[in-house]
Amino acid sequence: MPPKRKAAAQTAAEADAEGWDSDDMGALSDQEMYDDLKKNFSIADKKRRTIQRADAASFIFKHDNLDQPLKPDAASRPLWVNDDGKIIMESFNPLFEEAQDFLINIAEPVSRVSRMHEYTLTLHSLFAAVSVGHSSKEIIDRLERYSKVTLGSNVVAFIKKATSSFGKAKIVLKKTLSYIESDDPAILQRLLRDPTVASCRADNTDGLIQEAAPKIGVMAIPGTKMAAGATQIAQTAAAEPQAPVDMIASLREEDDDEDVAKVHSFQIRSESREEVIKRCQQIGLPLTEEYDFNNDEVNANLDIDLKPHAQIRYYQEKALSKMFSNSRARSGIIVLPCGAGKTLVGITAACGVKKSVIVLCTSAMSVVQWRSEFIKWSNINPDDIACFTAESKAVFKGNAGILITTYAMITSVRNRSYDSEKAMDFIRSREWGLLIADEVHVVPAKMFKQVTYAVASHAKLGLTATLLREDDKIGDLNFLVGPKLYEANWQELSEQGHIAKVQCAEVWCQMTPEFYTEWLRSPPSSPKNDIISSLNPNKFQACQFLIDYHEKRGDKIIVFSDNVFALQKYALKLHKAYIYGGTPQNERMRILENFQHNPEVNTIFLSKIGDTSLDLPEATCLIQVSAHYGSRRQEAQRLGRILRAKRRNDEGFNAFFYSLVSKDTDEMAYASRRQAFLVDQGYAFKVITRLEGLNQRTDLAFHTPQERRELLMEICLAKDADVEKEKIEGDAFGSRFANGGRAKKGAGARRTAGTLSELSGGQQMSYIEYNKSRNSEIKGKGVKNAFLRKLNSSTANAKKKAAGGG
DNA sequence: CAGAGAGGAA
DNA sequence: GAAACTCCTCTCTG
Repeated sequence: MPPKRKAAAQTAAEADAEGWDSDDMGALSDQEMYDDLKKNFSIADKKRRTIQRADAASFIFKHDNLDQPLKPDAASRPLWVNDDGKIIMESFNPLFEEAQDFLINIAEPVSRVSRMHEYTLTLHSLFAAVSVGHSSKEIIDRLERYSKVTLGSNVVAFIKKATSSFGKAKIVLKKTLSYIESDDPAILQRLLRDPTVASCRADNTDGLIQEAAPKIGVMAIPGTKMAAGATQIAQTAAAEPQAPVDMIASLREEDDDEDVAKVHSFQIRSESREEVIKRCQQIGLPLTEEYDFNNDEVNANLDIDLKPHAQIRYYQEKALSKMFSNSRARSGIIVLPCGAGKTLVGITAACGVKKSVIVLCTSAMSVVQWRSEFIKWSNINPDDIACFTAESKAVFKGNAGILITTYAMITSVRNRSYDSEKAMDFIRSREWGLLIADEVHVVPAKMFKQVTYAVASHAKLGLTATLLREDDKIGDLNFLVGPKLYEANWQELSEQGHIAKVQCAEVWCQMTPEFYTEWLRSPPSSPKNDIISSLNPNKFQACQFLIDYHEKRGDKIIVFSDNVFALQKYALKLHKAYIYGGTPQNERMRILENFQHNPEVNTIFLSKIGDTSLDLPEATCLIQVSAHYGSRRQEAQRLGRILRAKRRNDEGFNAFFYSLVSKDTDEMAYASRRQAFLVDQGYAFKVITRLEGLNQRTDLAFHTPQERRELLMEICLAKDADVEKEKIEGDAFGSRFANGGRAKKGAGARRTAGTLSELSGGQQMSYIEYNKSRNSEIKGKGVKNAFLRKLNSSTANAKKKAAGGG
């Protein structure tokens, strides 16, 4: 305790010396303050996580302030503010809209189901609030106004503490190097006394660098009703002259002697950015990262503007106004559901900054898409867009331009080809105005973290539909990219017709006795078990039934199966096209094209390739037969596949999302975990235990016990063969495939399938037939099955039609 | 264009 | 709770 006290006293003394209100910092050291905050405010979070599993409701009643008396007019106020920072809001309250607009700025949405929304105040959310222009006082006053109960002292103290220290230091980029900058040298001295920060310092001088401070201007977001946007922002600025939008300016007023026009800085190593940002936040001096692009004379301007027809939707505007509020570009993350126009947000941001932009995507395919979207929505000269992928190593010729590439390209640790190395040098050697990170939720992966160090960018914009990971790395994004600036409310968007309305259902399928016996016999959550529950004949029939039903309604249907074995079984048995990782590129294209244009092809089967990496045409119905454990992201991503349906504005139009679940298996538990995110977004999952009319059908697959037994046998043969094959390979081909790794397994599986069909004999006709087509497909040559032939000819027809018509 | 090698997701 | 496992990407090489 004594050393701590000493430290605290020192800090307080320093604070006094530096002319701050020592009350602001309390009697606590930075570390203590942080610990204190964490203690009080992360409890709720932990509780929620642990308790939620046992009981859906009890966590709500822990740690609350139920003993607080309601204000007399509580009924007209929309929300409760809990002393731990949790906020519960009624969505039916007249003040809801107004309160929601405010809450989204200052708190994290946790759950937005139909009647009640839950938010929580966090350090990050409050930092973001301040950086967007809310003052500590305004936050407290407005919360008090909306709250049915008087704000607790904890919450008030938390808000004050979190917001008071904000905006005093910035992280900036000069000549591709990172600097910590402040108007007040004492702040920097204070940061440098922190061992972590000090260890990240790059320049060896003792003193600080001094420069003249830049001016602040006003900007409009392009694509919004330009003028209107500009005046609005100007008005906001005028209406709240002392709002911390001008934190820097107001600080300057405080020590308004001769230091007025000076900023001070020291340099840090680029690779330590994350660490420094994190540390500064921990010690209560969060760094703002803003790019004053209007006054950037060093980097060339890029000639880019939105085309006149590009109209920004209101929520896109809202999101962008967060990013650009004080005429600077602020780093952060924008969360929009798929189909809500993330790309356009990115492009608009690029048009706002008008400097060189680098776009990072997860796949080479979306690189191409980004490029074409840029050309579609903006007047950019196509020569100024360069794609850097395995295929094209172009860089732009001018001084400024847009470079679109993949994460893998930037982070590749292996030796590069000559061209690739040259392009990388180009990327590393220059300053980027804006870095757009598409699918930003992948960035926290160890490898991808590097991109934020390797690419020197003044501002970073992260885009994603699902800010979710099943590991605990999602918080790293706060330091790697920035805080979450905006998160759209899915339900709201679908009510307004920006994305489709979706009916979600979980279909419970009873296991057949044989399948269940076999399921029980194999070890829990083994691959074989997965397949058994995915290929449960009852599920298969339910799937077939639903496909029939929806094809008759004129829906376009996508069926997802994570398990490739099951996928192929389903698709071949039902004579549908399917795509998985091993499907060659041109075949993928052909199938997707047919799905899109050919009225005969209304259903396709996809492995998890369809989650992210395919540019799927519009579909209106989605059936999930097997999935990856409890991945909420996958569920959300899949749902997203039907949100962009063009028919969404038709009267009473609904898209459908079915999860087929085998009863009494692991799938049940996984399904409910998977749905958690969507439920929080306000989707209601209906449970269907019986499909009307299914039992009357005799034409469905696996109708007879004989067929079902055969299916089960195939599964067992295939799976047990897998196990066997591993052994055999270990012996006979051990040396040959010794270093083969994954490739070995793939090759092995194919070969074994071939042998098996011979082994299994004549009574397994269907099996042989399947295997042939499967192999031919995998090899991409040999005899095509009837369906593929048909598909080919229909492609030809479609092409003829297109040629004839156009 | 196949195969190798490396990485991610969960 | 960790670790295996599968599936799928990417890039570079021959």
